[in-house]
Amino acid sequence: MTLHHADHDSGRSAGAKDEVDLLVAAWNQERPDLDVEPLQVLSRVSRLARHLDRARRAAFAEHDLETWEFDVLTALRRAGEPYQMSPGALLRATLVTSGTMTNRIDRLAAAGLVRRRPDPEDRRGVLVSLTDAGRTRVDNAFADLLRRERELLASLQEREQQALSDLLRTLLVPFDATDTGAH
Amino acid sequence: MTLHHADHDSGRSAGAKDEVDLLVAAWNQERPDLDVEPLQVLSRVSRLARHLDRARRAAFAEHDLETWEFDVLTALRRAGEPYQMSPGALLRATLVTSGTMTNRIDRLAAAGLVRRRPDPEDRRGVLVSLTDAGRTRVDNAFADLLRRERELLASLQEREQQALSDLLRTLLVPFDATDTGAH
DNA sequence: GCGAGATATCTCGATGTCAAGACAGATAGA
DNA sequence: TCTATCTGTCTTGACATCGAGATATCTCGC
Repeated sequence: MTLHHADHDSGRSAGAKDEVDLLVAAWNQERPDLDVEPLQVLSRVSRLARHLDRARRAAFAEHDLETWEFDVLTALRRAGEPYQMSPGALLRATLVTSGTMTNRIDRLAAAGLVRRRPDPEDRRGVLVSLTDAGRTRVDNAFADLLRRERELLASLQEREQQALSDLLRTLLVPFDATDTGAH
Repeated sequence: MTLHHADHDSGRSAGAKDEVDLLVAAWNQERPDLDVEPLQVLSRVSRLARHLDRARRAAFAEHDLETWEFDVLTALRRAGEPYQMSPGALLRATLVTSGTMTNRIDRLAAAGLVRRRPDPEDRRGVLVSLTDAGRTRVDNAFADLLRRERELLASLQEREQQALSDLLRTLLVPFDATDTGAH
């Protein structure tokens, strides 16, 4: 595929190419009238997230956890003693719908990783808390996850990592600000 | 809300905080023994991807397209005349399994956006091609998507966008290199 | 107190995906 | 040519998710 060899060669195309470079080249070939530069950032974000999901799944598998289980358990773990949250708080933390959260809690409770009990202060409500088994499991899985994620980032120097997270934060802030998390 | 223009003089936390900052703070509280810096980058990637999915869904809805439909149609569109690919090539391009691709092609064909015909050169094979309706639809949706994505990136200067895409590419290259895309 | 509306959780049906395997056709070595 | 293996696509069953709606309870103004 002959490269479109676009204008801004100044900084780009220094090191290796990834699949998004090919994607952009293909679009420049087919739709030279469009400026597809946004894909350089946003397509990479999506693709990287996809790869991360797979990597995480592999990491969790060694601890007999699914990704969704890990998400719920870490939310509880982060809450601190007594590792207890309402289903509503959990669904806001994990960005899923209420039906999904009910289902997740059911299965986590069946697996003995969380406990469900009525909220003494609100009879509509329920409180979900981590069991000892759940806490141990999530702590081990989380330490393992961090180990692996550190490796994924090893190709970036510390200052590059910080630059990257700052840039990503800038993109993220508008979403976090408006997201009311209603489900 | 103070603008993004983060003067990270003394390090982090100069401008606005996002939810990942809160996440990291919570972990530092609960597990001060762990270095959770990898989350600064990777958690943001995942969360941003999630928000992007939603934004895209909204964009495509105006063109009566689902995200998965768009993914398949753009793969065909990028292939160039005669906008034709095998199911196998499509599933490698979109990172789904063969069962999923069969299902997708069925529905796209039912919607009149693609056509399926036997491959004259390999009687096991099938060729999927874009109909005129499919091509028009995807072209409109793609132009709209780019418009919206450009807005999402408006908070970054051009050189920042480039820095961001370069950093992301560095993380992505190892995945793209090893990913054989077999399904 | 009372009633309207908000809130918390659960139920249910539809859907898109994956994983495993079935199957026909292609390919290459003996 | 025969046979074993590989390849490309489709089928099937299980499953997590969503969205809409049901139910119970709380809250607040009157």
